[in-house]
Amino acid sequence: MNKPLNAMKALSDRNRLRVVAALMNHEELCACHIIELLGVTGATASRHMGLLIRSGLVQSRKAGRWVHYRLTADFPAPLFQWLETELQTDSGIKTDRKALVKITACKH
Amino acid sequence: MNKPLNAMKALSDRNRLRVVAALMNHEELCACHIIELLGVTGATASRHMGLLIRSGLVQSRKAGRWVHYRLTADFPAPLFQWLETELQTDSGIKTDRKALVKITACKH
DNA sequence: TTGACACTTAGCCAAACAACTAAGTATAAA
DNA sequence: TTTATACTTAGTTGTTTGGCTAAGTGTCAA
Repeated sequence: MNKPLNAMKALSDRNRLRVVAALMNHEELCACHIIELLGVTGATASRHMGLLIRSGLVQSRKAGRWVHYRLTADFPAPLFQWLETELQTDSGIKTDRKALVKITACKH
Repeated sequence: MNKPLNAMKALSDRNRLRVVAALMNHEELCACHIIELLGVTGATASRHMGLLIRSGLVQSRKAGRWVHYRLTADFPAPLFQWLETELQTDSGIKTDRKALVKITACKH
């Protein structure tokens, strides 16, 4: 039961859940966007993203000096659907979405 | 995002995931069944069940000296569906199911 | 009412974890 | 090639968590 267990562990942290919620709305985000969204150091963001990648929920793409993250193609659909309905009305997530508009405004 | 976060936290422990998997197949289980299935002390099982109840995924019913647990009526359907497909083929869960046949054989 | 039984709560300990700083790697610009 | 930038890895620290034992609560049987 390691696959579902690791997915649950990946989503059982508030900051990682925020990142996944953000990626459900943004296709792709750069590490620096995530750092700014969460308000943590680069090292902390990197560790969270590493864990999300090892869980199989997220993948990364390196482009020059930047790393871009997105949800994997086989992100479990039921899980996606459930998170979507649960997080749609969440005030914290709505705040994050507003913040992301500004954060992603300046592209690389 | 506390509701989904707490659900994820509840399911991010191997023993609690085993209990939920068992309850997906058994309608109702007594505390003593869970103690025997997990091979932990009553105190440990009680703490796990308390957490599952506070997460809203499980409810309990007291009958005399015994406490029976079941999934709540509003256990998120997408989550249920996903767990079902993921855990169906899992060897650990299959072992648990076999064990539960014997464990639940002697009723109260 | 006394004892046994089925949990629950409290308190303790060791392992896991999230955050940080500092040091390392890799890429691009000067 | 040197410097700056964008992460990643290693090492430290404080908090959370899962396990236990022991003590407490509530129910039933003798």
